[in-house]
Amino acid sequence: MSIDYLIAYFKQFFPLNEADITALSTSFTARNIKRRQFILQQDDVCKYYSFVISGCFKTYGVDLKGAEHNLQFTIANDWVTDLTSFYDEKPSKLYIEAIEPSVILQIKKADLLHLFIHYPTFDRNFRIITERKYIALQERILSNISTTAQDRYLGFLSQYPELARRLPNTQIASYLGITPEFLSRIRKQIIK
Amino acid sequence: MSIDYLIAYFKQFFPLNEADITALSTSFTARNIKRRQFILQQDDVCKYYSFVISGCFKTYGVDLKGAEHNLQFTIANDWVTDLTSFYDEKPSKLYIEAIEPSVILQIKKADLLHLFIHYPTFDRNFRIITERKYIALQERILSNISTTAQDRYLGFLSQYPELARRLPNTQIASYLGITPEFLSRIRKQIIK
DNA sequence: CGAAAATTTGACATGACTCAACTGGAGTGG
DNA sequence: CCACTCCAGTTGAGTCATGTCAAATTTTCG
Repeated sequence: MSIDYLIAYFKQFFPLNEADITALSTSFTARNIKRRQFILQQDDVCKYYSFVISGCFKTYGVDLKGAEHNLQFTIANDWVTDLTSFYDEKPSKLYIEAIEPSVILQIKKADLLHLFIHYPTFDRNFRIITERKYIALQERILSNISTTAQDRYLGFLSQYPELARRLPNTQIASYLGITPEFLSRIRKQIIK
Repeated sequence: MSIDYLIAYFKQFFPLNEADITALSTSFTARNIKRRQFILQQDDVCKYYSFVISGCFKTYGVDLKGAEHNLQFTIANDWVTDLTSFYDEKPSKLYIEAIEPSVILQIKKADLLHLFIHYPTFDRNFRIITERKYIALQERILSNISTTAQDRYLGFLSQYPELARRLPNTQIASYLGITPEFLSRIRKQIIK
């Protein structure tokens, strides 16, 4: 059962008792997502906090010219949602789309709040999870404001070698904030 | 007493009972910081999670050429620390330096963990605080990878008008990831 | 007041984008 | 199995965004 992956995941951070595990199992719903399927589209309210069991998603915004800009990729054992839209129930500015056939576990806002209120371990778990993701974003910002596109690409390769293997370069270019053409030139440069 | 500011701050998110308030008061220490004084230097372990009562700080990294890159500014009613260094007790890669004479409240790791264990409301409060800061970073990344330097500057002006007034442009340029010279040209351009 | 830092400006160099054309797979349907 | 399309990737030429360095000027703060 895919819920077992989630239980194992939480146990990395803190032990769960029987009641916690039962609460988890009844709060999350498994869902299969096809390639190119959206779990969130712009202007919709983000109804779910999703945990990826397998597959891969991209979260992106679309600018005035219609160009996509990848905010993040999410693979197994990680979370994906639009926090603002999810908590404040406001229309999202983002898209979340499956890049590969995927399996996810989803929880609704009401159920998550219920977990937080009745099972305090989840306040702690999600605090820690968010802190770790916050740190990763800080590092990405530092890299964005302080290094060249080539260095950001090399950093991406060494930090996410698996993503680099699974994703088309076009998607990586969008994540790095450069054009696919320029990434192609960077790759040519690196080979030498 | 500066601790009252912190209590009022937490009450924005969730009510605090008497025990919570007592615990807060005994866990945090007030400290006056001079302009240009550091509360964290590279290679030191970050010993404190700090809440700013008044004044202003910059958090920055230094690259191989010795150039500073501002990761964030922190003013009254906000938190500043190096999370990785603080929790994992590893040497920091960052500096945190007062830009103005400042007053802060600091808590040590052991005391914060004590709060988390005995007063569950703080797990929740810090979860929510970190979630909000995470969202802000996401928006900054999207802006970094999808817009021009001029648009980022205009966005900074409208999002942080107070910071724009208090900070020298050099510091803002570093935050935006551009040179002071180029920011000067952008400003000239905007005036027209 | 005086030193140090911030800002501006000019000339030039380089990083990165745009557009258009071409190449080479990876499906898809016959 | 072939012909076809479609999309990712590459390449070239030209352009625009941004950086570098140096110098002059203004502002800030001790």
